[in-house]
Amino acid sequence: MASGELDPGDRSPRLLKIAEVADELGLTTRAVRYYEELGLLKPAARSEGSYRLFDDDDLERLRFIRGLRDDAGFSLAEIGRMLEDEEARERNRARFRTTTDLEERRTILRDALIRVDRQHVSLLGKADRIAAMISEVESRRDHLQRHLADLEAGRTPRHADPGS
Amino acid sequence: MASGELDPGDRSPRLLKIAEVADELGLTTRAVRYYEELGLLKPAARSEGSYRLFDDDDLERLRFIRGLRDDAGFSLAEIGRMLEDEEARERNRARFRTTTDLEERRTILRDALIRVDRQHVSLLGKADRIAAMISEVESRRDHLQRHLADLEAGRTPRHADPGS
DNA sequence: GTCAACCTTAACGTGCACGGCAAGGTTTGA
DNA sequence: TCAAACCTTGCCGTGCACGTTAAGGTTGAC
Repeated sequence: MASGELDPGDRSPRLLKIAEVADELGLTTRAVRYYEELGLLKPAARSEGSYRLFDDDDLERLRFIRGLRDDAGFSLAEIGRMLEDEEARERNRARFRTTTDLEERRTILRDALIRVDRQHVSLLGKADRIAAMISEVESRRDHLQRHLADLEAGRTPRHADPGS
Repeated sequence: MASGELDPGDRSPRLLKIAEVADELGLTTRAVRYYEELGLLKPAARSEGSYRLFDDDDLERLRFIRGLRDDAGFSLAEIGRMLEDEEARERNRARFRTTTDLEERRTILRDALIRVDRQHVSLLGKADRIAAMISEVESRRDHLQRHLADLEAGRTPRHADPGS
């Protein structure tokens, strides 16, 4: 292979510069640097001239951050705590692979489960409360639709009121 | 009935002062005033000495605001837009009650439906994205739990790894 | 009436999540 | 090799959502 630029078995050692990352994820370079400042992220590498270089895991992580921020509305501080849990999980993975002691493995797994459960509960709480608001809105919608159907059918509704 | 403090047929004409409202809803008085500043809310009345006085509708409205802010993570600007829709809906209710023209009633109802649908879609979008994050977390959880069950049963897992 | 506990407006302060420079170093294509 | 286009750190600025303080007016129990 001449210069190794398109090896099909290549484990995508493609590293992106900050603007490419930001562009890809719909963030700004400033935001990405800010997340690093806060310790939410550490780019895979730096170039010779200290340019930040990001790999696929970094992109994953940034997507996760963006999701928690935009979709779930968590603060960067909360996200930070979640990611610390993720990191503890990663460290556990490493320890897990290097031990053969069954009891230690059980401990590591139980620990990981607790951490994942925390994120789970956190998200379920959000989901529940949003679901409650949705059903509230839906009941208003249904109410309106019944009235409208009554009118369309030429019927006189039992009580005329588009709200409630 | 002596002093009318517990008339069962009473339409609760009880008006609350700002600290009572804040206390009831877990907000601060500053926040409530700020929401009024932004036009999200207008207290039902003012006392002789211009104390703000809130009625049950105001409390409802504040609960809605709090829900959209805390649970759904909307900005106060977005909430403002939603509440403008609510107000248009209220105006429509008034118009609806004073008209007998069926065509106008249909128009008002359809308008109200569109507004409610906008809130609906907005919330469903949030719910979807959160659901996606939840199932991501759940699959990690399940994975962990299978490994743990394997270990508890003394079996050797097919691949030892506490991560995703 | 009077006093503590509440309220008012007005104003400035604060934490978060970046935005937007400046002053310089790095990459890269022609 | 050299200029345009990128990147770096550093630092001050900004919008949002309030917190806090100041200076005073209002309420309600005594």
